[in-house]
Amino acid sequence: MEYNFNEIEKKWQQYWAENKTYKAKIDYNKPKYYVLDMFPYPSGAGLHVGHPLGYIASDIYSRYMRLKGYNVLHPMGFDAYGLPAEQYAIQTGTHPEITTYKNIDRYKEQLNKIGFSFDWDREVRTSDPSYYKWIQWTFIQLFEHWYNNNTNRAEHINELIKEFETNGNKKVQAACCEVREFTADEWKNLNEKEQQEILMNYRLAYLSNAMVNWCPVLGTVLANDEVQDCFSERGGHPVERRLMKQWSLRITAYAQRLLDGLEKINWFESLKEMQRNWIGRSEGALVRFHFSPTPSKEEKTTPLPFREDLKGICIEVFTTRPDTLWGATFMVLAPEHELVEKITTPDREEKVMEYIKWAKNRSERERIAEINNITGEFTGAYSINPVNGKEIPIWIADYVLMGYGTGAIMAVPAHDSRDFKFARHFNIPIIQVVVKDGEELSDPFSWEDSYDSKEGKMVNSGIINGMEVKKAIKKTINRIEEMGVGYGTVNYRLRDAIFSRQRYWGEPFPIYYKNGIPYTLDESKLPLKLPEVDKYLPTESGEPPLARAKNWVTDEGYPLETNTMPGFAGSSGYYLRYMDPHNDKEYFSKKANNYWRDIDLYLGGDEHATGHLIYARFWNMFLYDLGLVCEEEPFKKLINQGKIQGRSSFVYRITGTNKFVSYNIRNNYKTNRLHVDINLVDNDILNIEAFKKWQPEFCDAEFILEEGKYICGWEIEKMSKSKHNVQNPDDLIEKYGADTFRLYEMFLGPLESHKPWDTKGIEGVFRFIKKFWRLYHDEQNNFYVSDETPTKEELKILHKTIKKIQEDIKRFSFNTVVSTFMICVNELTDLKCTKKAILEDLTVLICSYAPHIAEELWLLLGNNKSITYATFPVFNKEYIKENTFIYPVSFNGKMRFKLELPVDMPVKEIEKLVVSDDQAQKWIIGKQIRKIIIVPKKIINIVVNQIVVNNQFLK
RNA sequence: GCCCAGGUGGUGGAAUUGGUAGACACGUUGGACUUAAAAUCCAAUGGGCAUUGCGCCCGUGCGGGUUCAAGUCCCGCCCUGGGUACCA
Repeated sequence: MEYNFNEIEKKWQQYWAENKTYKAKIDYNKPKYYVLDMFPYPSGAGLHVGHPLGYIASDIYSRYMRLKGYNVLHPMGFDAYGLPAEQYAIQTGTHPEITTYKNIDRYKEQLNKIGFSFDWDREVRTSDPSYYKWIQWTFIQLFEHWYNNNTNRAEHINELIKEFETNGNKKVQAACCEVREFTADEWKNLNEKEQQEILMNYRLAYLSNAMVNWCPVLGTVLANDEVQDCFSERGGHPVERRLMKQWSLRITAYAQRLLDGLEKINWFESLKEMQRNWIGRSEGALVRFHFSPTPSKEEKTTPLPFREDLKGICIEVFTTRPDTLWGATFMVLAPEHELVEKITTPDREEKVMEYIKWAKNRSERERIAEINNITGEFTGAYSINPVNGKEIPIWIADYVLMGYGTGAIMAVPAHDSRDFKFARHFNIPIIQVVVKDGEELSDPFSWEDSYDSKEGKMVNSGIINGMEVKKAIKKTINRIEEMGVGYGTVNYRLRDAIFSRQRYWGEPFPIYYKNGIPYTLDESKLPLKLPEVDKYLPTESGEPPLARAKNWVTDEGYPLETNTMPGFAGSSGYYLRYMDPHNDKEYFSKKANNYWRDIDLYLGGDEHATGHLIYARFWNMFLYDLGLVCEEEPFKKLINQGKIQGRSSFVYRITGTNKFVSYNIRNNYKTNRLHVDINLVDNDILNIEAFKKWQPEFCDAEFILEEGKYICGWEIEKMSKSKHNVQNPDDLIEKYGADTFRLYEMFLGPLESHKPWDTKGIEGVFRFIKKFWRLYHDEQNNFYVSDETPTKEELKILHKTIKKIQEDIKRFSFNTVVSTFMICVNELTDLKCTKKAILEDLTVLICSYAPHIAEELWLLLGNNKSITYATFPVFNKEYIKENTFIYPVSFNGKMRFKLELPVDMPVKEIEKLVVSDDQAQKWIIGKQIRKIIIVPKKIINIVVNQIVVNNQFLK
């Protein structure tokens, strides 16, 4: 039979679906293995060749683990909420659900053609009420819990209320917003609203003011990447930064655990490093700077933190370098700092206000990135440096951000490069307080940059003079604690996650308002379904789209929340739902979670390194605190697959004409470069006739050819419609089959690296698969295998292959596995091997890569069950034993010839043999042997000196 | 700006722990088969010099360094990609 992939693939895809071959069930007799891909957002453009890269890799791994005897859970679902569908809805009026479901159908159809071993019975869609019910449920839990820093876990808010009723909040150590101290009696005397307001400061899901990009014309909040230079990307309307009431999740409560948890998981070190930097733990001190004139002694010694009456008379700063306090010569507040207005002197007001107006709307990224654009204004106010009593000026500048630390810094220009630039620019004194080891005190005005290192000794620093930096930091913290002007503390860069979106297409919050106080819906009311609206736009008064819904109130008539949840709500805990996707009583059962536990292998793009992967870990940790999940870390092993980039083709039109000039002679003309559809180009040669028909404007185009051909230029770019370089898998599968497609995607290169897509190479893989098929067939294309005993040589090839494949799969090097198959098939073909004993094992080896052809051959080999649950061949090292090793012999590190020697030959003997070898003489004569390095079964290197001495003598 | 990753022939890539740079493919060239094409098979293929005797020199983004030995380790730079908190 001819290799008919269309028929074979259709047949087996149907077989797998009908027999539910990949359905996963709890089976206590087998070890579990959970392989997951980050689920896709189903975009309107359908799947392109970049999407399946990770899915193919995870599918290969899943199939491999099944062969190794594991009970594999390998599900797939859809991240169904997203802006594109909403945008489309705004433009066309089509309900985003219709668009999304249509796209999902297309995705599934495309995915199924590739032959994935997904358990589709477990599919989840985030926009499905039966799924988002549990997101809403989790939100309620977050609302009803607070983080106890004493027990280091989330606890129910009722426990906190009890504590308030007995002791007030004096003993409470919580991850919370600023709360003033109160007693039990005070608490009891508060009314409902006041109590709720206090509790809001403790909840893990809480309402607070957050800075957002508000676009008044569009009446909505925009994402950072929808804003360009203070204008909306769509429409170019002005955007301002504005405080708005937003739901947030108190992820910062988990900062330390998120950091510590990284030690327990098997991720790339670089990825962990990114998360560490994102969490950004820094140890230091909080220091209070009072305003001039100096406050009374009493005020100074009042203990921190958070005394309302202290506010307005001191500025709190966080510093990682309290040792440099003596070198603090000015302070800088973020322009949006609430004290700025209070402290600015009348003569400065105009300039300061102008600056604030300008700085406020700049994006954070600009503010941090523009390191050489130094701006700021003096407020006219001074504060007192608490350690030496000196007056220092208070400035505002946009390089200080409100969102980090306290929104204010003490500036130490001698030892911080940003402060240094600022001081230079505005002529503020610079005092050196740290001297590098082995250097002398010098005049900072002669410096080119600050000295930021934590190495050295203190100078000009009162009581800490002469101390090493590390010791000085400790001493200073003690000192400021004694003085009551600060304390040692840890700060994190991580910020709480804003959880409100002013959009339609997202999960509604299970929240209603009574007298303006938010309350959660009763669990029995879940899911709170997304209501119908007449338009997907904000209301005229700027309220979110849900405000358009009729009767968007509870049964009692209380108004429901009109914000919806963000994209990461649905994607933070979806992997848990796959464990028990049809459970309508709970998020997932204890039984299912205890069995499947965590994800053994998680694959996805590295763009999720600090977004999804932090939120999901947080989500999981919270559920862990609630006792719902048994593993604190959800993703044991994680791999980032690279992106596939497009390879664009270009034609060169002579400017102002309809004449096109071939690539290598284009420089003789003045040309414009145009993207051309990659389907019209083969091996960089343009199909001129097809090009003329492509677009009407080219129908009478003329061409200047080289050697009778039109050669196109090319470039690697993002794959996108507008660049005409999108390749979808369907056409390729049609032409070469899914097995070839799967192998080719793996063959492209290492899974983790970004690589350009080029269909040229697929022919080679297709040739390979046909050659593989021919191994099992005679010259008339009839299936034929023999029962003869395999030769030593054949067994060696097979076992060499088994070994290499196992090693490579273990390190997720799928591309080299494909090469290994090619080498194996080439070698077996050369030997004209037809032995069933060899070919049957080879079928199993390849079945996780090319499952359709493997199933077909498996059947022809006489098996009556799917190859899915076959056993992976066992490697036997006896078959690949070698008696000799071919040593590369180098002289001074350069390989000159090869020498075959027995593997067990002692080093001494090799040494003797190699110097007396004929081939070696040429390199030895006239030189002196300095050293001979022999690494058994690796290399021989002979070091000779370069100087020619007496030939006679050397002989 | 900051954090992370990457840079090897004409192309995709291999070289797993510092030990033969370029496996395996694509492409190209030449050849076989064929009326022809497709398919298939064979050979050559990093650059340069030399050439029928082999051979020799250079070569992994750039500049230094460590080492018997560096694509791999260290220092400094250049370029590309991702993230930078509401794209997914």
